[in-house]
Amino acid sequence: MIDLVQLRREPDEVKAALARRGVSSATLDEIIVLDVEHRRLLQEAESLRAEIKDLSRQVGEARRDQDVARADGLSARSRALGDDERQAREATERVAATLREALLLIPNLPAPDVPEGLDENDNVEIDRWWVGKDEGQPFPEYAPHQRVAHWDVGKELGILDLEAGARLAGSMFPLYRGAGARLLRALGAFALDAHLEDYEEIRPPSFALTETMTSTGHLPKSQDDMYAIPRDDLWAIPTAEVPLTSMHRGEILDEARLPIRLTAQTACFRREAGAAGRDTRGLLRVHEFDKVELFAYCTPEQADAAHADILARAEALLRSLGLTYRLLRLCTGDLGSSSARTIDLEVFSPGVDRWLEVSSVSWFRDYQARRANVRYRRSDGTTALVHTVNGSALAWARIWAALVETYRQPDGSVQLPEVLSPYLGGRTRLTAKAS
RNA sequence: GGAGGGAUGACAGAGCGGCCGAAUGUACCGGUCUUGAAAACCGGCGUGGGCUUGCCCACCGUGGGUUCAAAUCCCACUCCCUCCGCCA
Repeated sequence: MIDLVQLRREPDEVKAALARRGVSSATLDEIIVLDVEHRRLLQEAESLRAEIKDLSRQVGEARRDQDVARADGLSARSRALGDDERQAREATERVAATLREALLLIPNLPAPDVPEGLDENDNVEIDRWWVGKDEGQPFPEYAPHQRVAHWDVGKELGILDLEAGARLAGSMFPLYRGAGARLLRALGAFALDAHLEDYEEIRPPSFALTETMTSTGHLPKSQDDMYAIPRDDLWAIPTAEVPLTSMHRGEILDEARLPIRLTAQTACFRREAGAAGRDTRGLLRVHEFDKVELFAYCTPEQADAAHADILARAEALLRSLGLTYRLLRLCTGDLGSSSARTIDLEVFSPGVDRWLEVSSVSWFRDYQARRANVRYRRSDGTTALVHTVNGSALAWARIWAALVETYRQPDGSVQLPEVLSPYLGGRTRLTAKAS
């Protein structure tokens, strides 16, 4: 949620920032009108309330003085005011609810360094890395045996069974088997171990209440992209960002505790409602995937460093897995609604010959903290909203795809990088079962 | 799923329908004292909102209700604890 006080004080600046993301100034003017109206009604209701409280106090005094006539007179006046007060209060609440609904749909202000653009085609590539780059070698040439899509590799080696997944839950719900399933488990353990020193490991619930989903900005805006369990007012989480952002909901944190850095691996559920038919083969886009998330609650001053740390960790994992990747600065048109700044990491997957998004590292300023009401107490005793930052490190389905494609050998086997060896019981070579 | 108990400020814990935004203790902050610390003593010490910055309003798990007036009475719900049932 954007800062209403800021909108009140500097409407032109807020309008200019949000115009970059296509929010019309008329939309913001409506909010300003609602805000003025809300405060007018609030004052009206509150002064009536004050009057009733004062009269009631006098009734009490009159009763104590045994002055029945005076007490009856006062309480009759107060009773009459009660009807007006109720009406004023109800009107105030109606406007407040409308204001809140409107405010929940307003996206975050983009940071000044977010490039202008309409969609993902306007994202700006800021870096690219591959094995050997640091030693001066050119961008890798991928051999024909690496130019096989992971769904074919998976079938050949018996480690991915998309038909079985579809039988259970419909298409785009993958089923991994044997060494393929183990590889997934290895990746999660490998990443969590890498972060463990500085990030507390959390295992949150996989479902969240509507309120929890609203805190991050996933509701009400992206309803159609979420799996819902209406009977229990629950939603399947699309990312661990959802539970982690609400972990300290409503709390005032000690400044000394910040930054609070958390990591969690969870299943992530996405309906992908708007993406029907696009890039949906194999593991390119799936309804459920595992992801390790890095998250921090921090002060505004700490936010840049926290963001940079998460980005560096995601990069470090990709490098140690020996995967080619690039960094994209998301443009205004592709930026998530809650984010002020996002850097995406995309891995190059030679079999499908595409760059696949495997991480999104974002700074939310106080946008989510305002929705979740997470504050901290500064050394001067005042309170302020925290900043939240998060990023994936990493999303495993697409990493799985990139690994089996990148490391496919001429004989059809897959030789996984040595760093995974301890997590695979030493079995880094995936071969077709003799059947 | 059934029965009972509970939910009040950072924590503990009081609170006959009016003088309760709330006793008291602890913690915390400032001061006196002290070479320093502790102790003792004095003072301060919740959050949010509105505007005429001095005042007003809201908040005692949540939502309703009764009343001139609700932390206090009534109803529903949520969560926690204990016991029973079921269960990985």
